[in-house]
Amino acid sequence: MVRAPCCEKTGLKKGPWTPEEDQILISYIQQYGHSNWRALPKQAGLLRCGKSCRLRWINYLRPDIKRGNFTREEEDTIIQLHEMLGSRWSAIAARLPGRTDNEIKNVWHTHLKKRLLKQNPGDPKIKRRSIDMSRVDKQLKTEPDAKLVNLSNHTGSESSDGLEYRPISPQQCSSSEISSVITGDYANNNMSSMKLELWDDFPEMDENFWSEVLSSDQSTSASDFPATAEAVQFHIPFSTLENAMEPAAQYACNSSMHDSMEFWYNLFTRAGKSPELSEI
DNA sequence: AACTTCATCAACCGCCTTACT
DNA sequence: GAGTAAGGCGGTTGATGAAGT
Repeated sequence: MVRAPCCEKTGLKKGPWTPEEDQILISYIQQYGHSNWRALPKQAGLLRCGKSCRLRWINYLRPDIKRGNFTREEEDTIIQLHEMLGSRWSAIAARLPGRTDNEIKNVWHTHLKKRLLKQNPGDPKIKRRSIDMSRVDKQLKTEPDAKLVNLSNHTGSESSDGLEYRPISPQQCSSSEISSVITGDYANNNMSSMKLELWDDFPEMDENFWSEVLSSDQSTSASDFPATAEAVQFHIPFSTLENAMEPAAQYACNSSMHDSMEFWYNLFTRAGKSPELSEI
């Protein structure tokens, strides 16, 4: 079935908005709100489609928009959040009051990427920080009982995303090689759609959960996590875990071995689970 | 001064998700 | 549960102005 177009294109204006159009949109929304974007342009007397009106309001006309250059602090926050969340611009924007996802996306592509490359020339993680889950999925399907291991820190080998994942059997694991290990029964899960599972009673992993995990990670003292631990394994029974694995895995894989393990430790602790640590 | 290249950013496009019937 | 409409998101485009030749 062919999807209906989002709006009737014929006779509708495209391109930059005029001050007059802006004024009409602002006045209408101030008076009636924007409960129905599709109906709004017709009711307001604008020759635009609803999507265009929505975008104009969200990205430019909203009264709480912060205009002007990004501060160094804001830029650092974006870099941090991008490392943690990837290209989830709306999620990043939610943590930067007054900034829009579009604006942040533009700043990332025009300034921050260059800044990072200057600071870390040749850093493969800047080129691509997201894990290619489809590739991981393929690997795991060929050997469902295998463990997923990031070996790049130790072998020096790099794939397109700068990390190497390969399913290995438990016998192949040695403490000097492993930075993070995720175990589980992948056989019946579709990794590429990120439908994984933790315990049934695992708390909901919303934005607050992750910020708490990450902030507790930064402040974890040696007494919270064994500072001398060099090789531990967290057994994670997967059941339902949507979107959560990606930021966790990204963080873990971009960190040092100890930081990575500390992260998982904090994740478990924050979730009210006793981390199951075992020597490998 | 004329032309080209580069940088910026508003806006669009198409896909996905969610809500509703 | 299926179909549809609308909202939302991320990737991309293209107009514009600045900088370089």
